[in-house]
Amino acid sequence: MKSDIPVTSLQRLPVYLNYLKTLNSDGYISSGAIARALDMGEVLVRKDLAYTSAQGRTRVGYSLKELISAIEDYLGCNDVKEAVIVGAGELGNALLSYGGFVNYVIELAAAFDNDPVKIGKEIAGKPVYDFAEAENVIKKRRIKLAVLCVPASVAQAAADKLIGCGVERILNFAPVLIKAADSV
Amino acid sequence: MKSDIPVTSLQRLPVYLNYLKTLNSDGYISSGAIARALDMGEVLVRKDLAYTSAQGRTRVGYSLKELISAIEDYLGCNDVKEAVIVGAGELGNALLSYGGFVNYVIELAAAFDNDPVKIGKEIAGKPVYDFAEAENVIKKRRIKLAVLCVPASVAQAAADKLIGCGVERILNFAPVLIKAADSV
DNA sequence: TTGCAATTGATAATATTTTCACAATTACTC
DNA sequence: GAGTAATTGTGAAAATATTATCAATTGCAA
Repeated sequence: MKSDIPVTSLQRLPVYLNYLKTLNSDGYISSGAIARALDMGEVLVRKDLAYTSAQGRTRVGYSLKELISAIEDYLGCNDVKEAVIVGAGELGNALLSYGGFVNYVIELAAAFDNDPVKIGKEIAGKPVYDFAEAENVIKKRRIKLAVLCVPASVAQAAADKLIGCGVERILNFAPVLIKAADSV
Repeated sequence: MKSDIPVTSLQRLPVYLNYLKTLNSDGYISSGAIARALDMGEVLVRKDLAYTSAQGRTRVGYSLKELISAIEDYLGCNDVKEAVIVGAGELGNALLSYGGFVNYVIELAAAFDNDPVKIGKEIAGKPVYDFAEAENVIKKRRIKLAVLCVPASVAQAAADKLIGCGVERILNFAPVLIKAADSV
């Protein structure tokens, strides 16, 4: 069933989700209101939301709480709670300390690097492990999301290894294109 | 003329550009080779490239150098050399030091913040100015690209101000959606 | 309670984007 | 020099995605 949603709709769902969360309210919202806020067609919004299990009430709109849950369920976000950072350089470092992820209900569990100086230390309270141990940690904690902050030259290799460990989503901050199966 | 390129093509052009640059060679490349590397249809690649001024040679392909220039010209990248970072917190800080931008031929000129402790200092050799001075600096140096690394709560206001100063592109690292005119 | 206006959900029409098919060109091999 | 295979560029067809339209529902106000 997820296969016949337009990919463009799938790309828009996280946008709705993000917007709805900023509303921070308990009430109802109509497709028209979402459309105006995001500058889109209101029918398009309804179509997109219809792919999730969300149901609107005539003359009222969608329950904000239910809508958020429906989108999260559909996107499978609920499974993605813990993430790891790969590459504890400048950028990885900053992301570890950066508070921005809390908005996405993502918790950074650990970082990996292969610099012996960094391994074993903690950054922002999170342990830094040897990348060679990544498989153990990732499999044991069933981590599905990795944030890639490594140099371009090793990005593909790192991505391949992560996928091999069972990672399903990769947020790529390296300045190269990564090839992966469609499911990732 | 730029108006009747499919928006999806426009989104793909930077992908091609990035891939072509990783090749780091002087020769020729065919649309088929690009398509295979990026896992796309080869006709699609040709159609996309046709929107730029790039011309391929039958039985040879596109000159890598010319193709890169053509895409850059088309995207107007050549004008975007200098960028500023807005928000010198953890993330802005890291990006200032991060080497990844060199792949995009972007040079970070300065950072802005409104924390008096940071203003006047240098981070990674780049000056940190008061955000109130942003207009002066941006207009004087005709900066068109800004990287937004501020908390969600002030992101929209900062973006509005930047646009008012003449910034044409904003790379948004803040965890919210920013509204802006289509041209930005 | 009646009428009105807002809103969803669905179907049909339109627009956009991608793929197919193929002619034209040209490097390369024999 | 002739034949072959690779490659571009393009017009037509197919597939996708968006917008328009409208019936059905229902909260709200008089």
